[in-house]
Amino acid sequence: MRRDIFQAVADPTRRAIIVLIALQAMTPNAIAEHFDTTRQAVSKHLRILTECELVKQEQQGREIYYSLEINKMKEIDKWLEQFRKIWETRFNQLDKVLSTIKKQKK
Amino acid sequence: MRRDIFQAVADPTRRAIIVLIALQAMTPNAIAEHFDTTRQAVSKHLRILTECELVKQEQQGREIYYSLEINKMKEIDKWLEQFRKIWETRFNQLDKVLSTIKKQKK
DNA sequence: TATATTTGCAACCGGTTGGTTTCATAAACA
DNA sequence: TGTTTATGAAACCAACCGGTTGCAAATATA
Repeated sequence: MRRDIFQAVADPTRRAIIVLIALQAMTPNAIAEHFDTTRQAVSKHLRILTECELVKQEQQGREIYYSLEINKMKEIDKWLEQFRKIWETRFNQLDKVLSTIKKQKK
Repeated sequence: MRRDIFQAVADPTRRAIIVLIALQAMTPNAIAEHFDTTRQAVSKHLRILTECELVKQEQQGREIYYSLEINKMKEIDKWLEQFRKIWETRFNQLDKVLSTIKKQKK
């Protein structure tokens, strides 16, 4: 069972759930109302999100509130870091080219 | 056929390919040498990456050089933007709490 | 021209995925 | 206590995924 954050985020429904609970905790029932699937399917998604620690639960009576572990999202950001370096360099190089053209026009 | 950048990046081999060709273009054969799979499997991954425009090809005789479409990677960054806002806010709030504690100590 | 090299594509296969229906459990409430 | 409500887990299923082998096409080379 491969279960990492990238695989978790690959599913569009799971991405929508993540966005939904990013700002406020919600129960599975409340979450399911936002989608065109059964509550059980949402429950499965929540299990996957919980397994890779993207989501935390808080029991409140018979209700369970799910909310986003925002810090875990930084792992994606961390992986992107290496590419951010590249595209910033590329941008600077483009900048150089543009200023060279500008100089030549003068 | 669901084919978006998040699904493309979900597979660890594809992520490794992306990193590999981020800085220099490579042929499928050269890429395959870095992995414990057949050239055809790599070819399949390259097809998926091409389909969601994460990768571009450049034919050179009978060889095809694949390189990363670095700009496409920004789409992930764009999606992360909304969470970045949240975790920066949380950090600032934590900062406030810390400075409050500091003041109380005084 | 005959042969070797580089590549993509089709067919197949076992495991995974995302969904459903059904059921069990625990808390709230009449 | 019996019923309703909220939830997770199990069993099942069709579709998909990542891998393989085999083959065809195009280019380079003898």
